[in-house]
Amino acid sequence: MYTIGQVSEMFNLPISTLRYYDKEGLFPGMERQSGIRKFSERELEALRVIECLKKSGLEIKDIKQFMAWCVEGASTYPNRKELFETRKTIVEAEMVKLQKTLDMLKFKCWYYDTAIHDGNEERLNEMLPDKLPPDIQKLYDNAHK
Amino acid sequence: MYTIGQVSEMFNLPISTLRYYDKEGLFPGMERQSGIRKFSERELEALRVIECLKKSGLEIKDIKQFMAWCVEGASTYPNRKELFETRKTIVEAEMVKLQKTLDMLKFKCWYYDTAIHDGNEERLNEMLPDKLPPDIQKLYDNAHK
DNA sequence: CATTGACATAAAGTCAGGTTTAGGTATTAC
DNA sequence: GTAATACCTAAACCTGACTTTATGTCAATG
Repeated sequence: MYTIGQVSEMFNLPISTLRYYDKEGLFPGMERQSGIRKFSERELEALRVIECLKKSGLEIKDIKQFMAWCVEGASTYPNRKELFETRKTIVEAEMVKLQKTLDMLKFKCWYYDTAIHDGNEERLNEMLPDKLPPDIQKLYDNAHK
Repeated sequence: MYTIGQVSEMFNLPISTLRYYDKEGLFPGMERQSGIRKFSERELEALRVIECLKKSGLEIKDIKQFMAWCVEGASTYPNRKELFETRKTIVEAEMVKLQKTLDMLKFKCWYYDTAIHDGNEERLNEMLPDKLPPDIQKLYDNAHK
C-alpha cells in the first residue's frame, strides 16, 4: 500500500494530478484510512493504463468509463476489448504521422547543415524539389506527400 | 496564388485557424490585395513547417520565432538548424514512448481476447506477470518497464 | 439593386486538463 | 507544546489553441 506522495514519486506525477484523477473517478473503489488515500497494486496498474490511454488520445471522461467497466465485471469484456482495438488503430496511424514529421525534421536538419556550409540557399533551391541526394529525397518526398 | 478558402480546403484546416496563425505572426510578409490575403508557395511551405513543428510539440510563439529567423536571413541558419535538431531528438523520444504505448494496447487486446474466451480472468492472473506466452511477454515487459 | 458568397476585423467565448489557493487535520520530531 | 511534514477538500484560477460572434466590405448574380 502506498500514499499519494509515494505514488507521485514513483510515477513522476504531481500530487495534484493524482487527486484530480481520483476526483474524476479514475480510481473507483480506492481504499482510504481515516480520509487518507491508500494506493494498492490495483491503482498502480490503473495508473499505467491511464497513462497509456491518455497517450493514445483518450479523454479523461472516457477513461472513467473504462474504469467503470472494469468494476462491472466480465459482461464488459467486449466493450473493453473494442476500446483497446480502437486505440491501437489510432496509435498506429499516429505513428505513421509522427514518422512523416520526423522525416521532415531530418530533411530540415540536412537542409540547414547544407545552407550553413554553402552560406546561402542558392544551391539548395536548385536541387528542390526533385534533384536532392537519394537518401534526402526519400525524406523530402515522405514529408511532402 | 491562393485565397484563404482554397488553402483551407487544401490543408483541411478551418479558415479561422489560418487567420489565427496569421494574427500570431506565422506568415510574416504575406501579401494582400485590397485587404485580402494572398497565399503563395512560400506560405504553403510555411504551413507544412508549421504542421510539422506543431506535431513536434512546439508552441505557436516559438514557431513565430522560427518564422522571424527565416526573414532575418543567413545569419540565423545556426539557430534554425539547432531548433530542428532539438525537435528531432524530442520526436525520436516520442516515438519510443508511443511504441511502448502501442505494446501496452496490443497486450490489452490479447488480454481481453483471452478473457472473453475463458469467461473470466483467473487463468490470466496465474500467467501474470512472467508466465505469459513468449510474444505476449515481450509486449507486456516493454509496456511495464 | 438587392441578395448571395467570400473575404475582413476585434473581441469574447470555449475546452481539456490540470494547478493553485485557502483553509483544515493528523502525526512525528525536537 | 510547537514546529515541520504530509495529508485532506472545495473552489477558483490558468493556459494554449483555437472558435464564435458581431459587424462590415466588396464583387458577381438574378
